[in-house]
Amino acid sequence: MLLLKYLIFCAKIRQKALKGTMMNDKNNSIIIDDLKDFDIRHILDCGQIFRYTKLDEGKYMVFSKDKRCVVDQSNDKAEISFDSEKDRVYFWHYFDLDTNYSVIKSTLEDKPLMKEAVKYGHGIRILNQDKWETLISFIISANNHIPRIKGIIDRLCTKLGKNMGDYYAFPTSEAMASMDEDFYKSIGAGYRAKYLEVTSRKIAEGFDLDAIDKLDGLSANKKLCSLMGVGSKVADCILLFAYHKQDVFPVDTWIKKVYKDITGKDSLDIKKTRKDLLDIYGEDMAGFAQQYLFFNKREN
DNA sequence: TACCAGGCTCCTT
DNA sequence: AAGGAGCATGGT
Repeated sequence: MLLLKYLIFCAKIRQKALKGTMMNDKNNSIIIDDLKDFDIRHILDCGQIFRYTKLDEGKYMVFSKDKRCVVDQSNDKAEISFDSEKDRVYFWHYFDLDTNYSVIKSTLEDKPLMKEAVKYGHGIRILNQDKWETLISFIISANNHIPRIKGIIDRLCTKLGKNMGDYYAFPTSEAMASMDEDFYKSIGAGYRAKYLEVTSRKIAEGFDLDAIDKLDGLSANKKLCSLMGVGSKVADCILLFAYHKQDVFPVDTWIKKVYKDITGKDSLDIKKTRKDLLDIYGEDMAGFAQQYLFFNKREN
């Protein structure tokens, strides 16, 4: 009975998300003509992605793997433009356009602090990012400022990524495995340089990132933690942003503040904080909740 | 100038 | 198992 209820619930979320969304295959673009669940600044600035540049107000270039797109958002619509019609399916999935965020937001709204968080970050969507790229990006993110993380990743792509004409792809695991610690220090990775060398070699040698897909959140977390430079928090970020798992809860300094706001207690034990927050927000939507809470706390 | 950042590894108890 | 020092670097 519970399972049936859950399946119906999932189907509801997965139904065609953005009512009125149009396909425009003449211009290699997707038009989103209802912005109640889409705001490109929210999506990009909520800390899930580091590889994007602001071109103008409401206009951004977004990079993923060896692809890119331009998102141009005005008052009443947003347009996602890609270089080739072949990229349509990729970016449709990338921006998670099959998920109904209205259902998610209304379901979460009665949970602690969610009303204001959802109101502030109403246009957030969790991207479906590449597993390898997300792994490396969040190893770099550890104990680091977001502007500096962006810089390191940018130099990584420029020096090791394939030249795509007027931009660079994210480097492959083989390309990264061919470099050593000194190289990663030279692009400013600091003490994470060793982690990048060791982990990229492990992936290039056949560590199967796709196999983690079928594991539950906790098992997947443990598996990712076997990679050097990946601890519990980084693992949860990868599982949320690349695997789209919901039974995870990345706990960083901002979420610790949120935890105190909710419980009145300091977050001293990360594992307990993670579990408490998973219990509060539910293992079917905790990942979404975490992102609304993080964005709201960090910007307000 | 200090402090801090989407924390992790490794060494002690 | 649990706790804490040390860590590279640059933004604020």
